[in-house]
Amino acid sequence: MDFKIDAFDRKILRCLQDEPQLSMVEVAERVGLSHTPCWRRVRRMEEAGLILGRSFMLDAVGLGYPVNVFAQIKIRNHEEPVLEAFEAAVRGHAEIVECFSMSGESDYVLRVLARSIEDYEQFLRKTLLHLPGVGAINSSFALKPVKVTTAIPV
Amino acid sequence: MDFKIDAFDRKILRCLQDEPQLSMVEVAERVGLSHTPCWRRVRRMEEAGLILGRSFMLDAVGLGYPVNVFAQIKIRNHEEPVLEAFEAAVRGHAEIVECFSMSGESDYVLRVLARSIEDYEQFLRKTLLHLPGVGAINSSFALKPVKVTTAIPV
DNA sequence: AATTGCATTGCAATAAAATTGCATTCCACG
DNA sequence: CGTGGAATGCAATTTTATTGCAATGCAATT
Repeated sequence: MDFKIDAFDRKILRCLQDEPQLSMVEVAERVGLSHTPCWRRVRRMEEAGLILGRSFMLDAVGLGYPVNVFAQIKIRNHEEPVLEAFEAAVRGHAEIVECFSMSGESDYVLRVLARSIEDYEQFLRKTLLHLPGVGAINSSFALKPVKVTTAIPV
Repeated sequence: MDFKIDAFDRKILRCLQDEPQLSMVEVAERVGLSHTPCWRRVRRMEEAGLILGRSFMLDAVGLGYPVNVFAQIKIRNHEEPVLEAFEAAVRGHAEIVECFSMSGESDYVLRVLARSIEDYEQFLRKTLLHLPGVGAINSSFALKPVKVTTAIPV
């Protein structure tokens, strides 16, 4: 499952994260290998699960979702089936783009996309508050995204 | 800059978000076009900035960053140049994967990746607390990522 | 209802990129 | 030093992306 990653692999990952549109030949040039071993390393890392996959980054604002809200959720019913139902529901809602179970004050923190503040209010009242086990919700609005990356330090 | 997106475009975006590894021919099949117009629509959306770009999703845990921390930051000095310096510094640190300027209690919320809890403690003391303008920081640890997606509802 | 113009489509051709086979090279280990 | 297993790079093949161009569809106008 987990294997040792060497300097070449690391360079490749850095390269792919920095310039995801690069072809294998270009990646190979940058890391100092020919394209074949380079490509094979990528495939190995995909098979090993180190590379989860590719993805498209879309412009949330351009697509009509300019509002980012962090919702801190307190659960009132901590029974396992309820928590699982809650998490499944979260995964099922496209507006919820991130969810972490948390230590400390809140049980979960969600990042939610919305078309407008009013829209979020509706979503909060009609959906979030009715998710399984939900007690209280504390919403904070983002004024501006300063940094959002999927890149992991390698 | 912003143009109207039609049902085909929408289908294409959904397709690309759901199965980013698909070739244009396969996308075209799914949306009911031939590959050429399909490809051209993708390019148009890239040029228009609706598609920001592609990206690789790596396994943070496998790469040694199993710890997710949300750091809520209060700024003590709200002068514009200080805020800009703070934001620039944030962008410069690879461990900080997300940062939003916020309304409400905190001025900023950061999501930070760390190799361990101790590691985060070091990062907090040696780096975060010394970023320009930083007053107080309140850190909450994630116990588990329930959902993390880059997909935007379309 | 016919006509014109513009944008979009789809086919076919081309170019570029990914993928595979195979002989060679490089190391680690004896 | 040799030997074996893994990794490399070249060349060939397959797949995918990209472009040219003629045909189609559709809206506006007459």
